[in-house]
Amino acid sequence: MASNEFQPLQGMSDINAPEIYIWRMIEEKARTIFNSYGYEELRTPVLEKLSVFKRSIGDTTDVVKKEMYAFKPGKHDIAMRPEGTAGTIRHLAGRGEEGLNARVFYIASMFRYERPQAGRKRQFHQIGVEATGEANPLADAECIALQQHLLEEWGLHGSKIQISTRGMPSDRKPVADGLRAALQPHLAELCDDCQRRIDENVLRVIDCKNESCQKIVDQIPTAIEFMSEGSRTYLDQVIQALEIMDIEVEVNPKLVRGLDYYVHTVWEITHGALGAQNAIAGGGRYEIALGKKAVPGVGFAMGMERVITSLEACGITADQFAPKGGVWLVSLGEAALAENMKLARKLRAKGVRCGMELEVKSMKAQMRKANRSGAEKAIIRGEDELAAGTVVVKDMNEGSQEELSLEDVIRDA
RNA sequence: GUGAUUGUAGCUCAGUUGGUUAGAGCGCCUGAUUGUGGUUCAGGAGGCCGCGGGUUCAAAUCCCGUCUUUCACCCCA
Repeated sequence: MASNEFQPLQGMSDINAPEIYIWRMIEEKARTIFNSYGYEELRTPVLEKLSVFKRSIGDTTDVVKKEMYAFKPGKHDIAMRPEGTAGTIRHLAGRGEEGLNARVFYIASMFRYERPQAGRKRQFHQIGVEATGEANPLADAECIALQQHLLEEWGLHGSKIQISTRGMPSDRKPVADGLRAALQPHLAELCDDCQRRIDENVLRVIDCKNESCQKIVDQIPTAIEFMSEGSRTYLDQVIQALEIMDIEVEVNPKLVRGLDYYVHTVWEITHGALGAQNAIAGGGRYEIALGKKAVPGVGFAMGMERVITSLEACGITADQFAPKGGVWLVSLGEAALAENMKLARKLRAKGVRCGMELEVKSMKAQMRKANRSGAEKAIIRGEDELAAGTVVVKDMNEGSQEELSLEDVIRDA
């Protein structure tokens, strides 16, 4: 382990080869699939006005209250984005009509000042989409379908989609009141945290990890039962659409998603390979008010680090995506080295993966590198070949080799 | 923020109740008769023992602080 001088900050990491290859696979496949669903890529700044996050995520949420990298370098309070939706909607709201009916995706770093643990970093990466427009259950269902499509394409098995509804804003009070009233008789049996939560955030009692609390929660009506007819119908329509598309989901009324902007459908995808933070993705319908505009939309975010952990559990690892193939040029002597520099330029111009030693070294050492590089062929040149205008081409898998003319090798590359 | 936990070679890790030149495996480099890799054999390089204090004749080892790792709570992807 290197000394601290060379370590990144707590909760942040350098991503290098070979790990980087699984990142690239994930991103490349995601871009292709997003394209097929009509999503355009959007890159927003890492920094936004603090108010952008406060107004959308909610200034009483923990994410905003205690997990943001916020500072004031000049006149304005600014913050590093803790999630992607707020900035995306800030952008779309500024695009007028067009922004109200848009589909965008992002692949970006997010920052939250928290204590790192399994599946949780201070700088982490999310792949997300946002689709703005009228609230339509089919849009929510399609969003889930897209997400499931991604997981399949990456080769991720064993994940579970759970869905619920947050209801409309007008449902909030009846739900909270209803749940409180139902819990009241059991107050003494709840854990200490829940005794506090029942007033502060009653929904958090619903997903308390404590077993005895869960027993009580199982006895009382679910949050959904306190919602209006309209909210319940909306959820039913989403579920029906998913059934039509043959997408398996589990309706879990206990699912709670904390950010303020959610309305109606919320969902979460979990995977058993993760620790306590077992969600690889979360999503939902939202309504974000910016200025005079309230932008409705639906979207999701997937935690790339968590996706990678889950993929590894499925036996999908970075080295499977490492670049290989191509050729390795072996030079015997100064003259051959110079000539091979020329040859490398020609091969690379044709897009051939091509490596070589840039100093005179023993053939043995060069062949070792050829082997390690994963090249399919070694192209060997020494005095004799230079004089004859030929090269020796060795097949690294077969071990066989033949002498060919330089022109033929370049032409067939 | 709370409670645990970790730090020794590029990587994975040994290192006895404090005691002399801190070890192994893998990897890397060199070689095994002229210009041939992956296997084998031989040799070699590479360590502020996370950092800073303290105790001691003596600290990788004990104490304190600090940073970092991992895990859980809170909360979230």
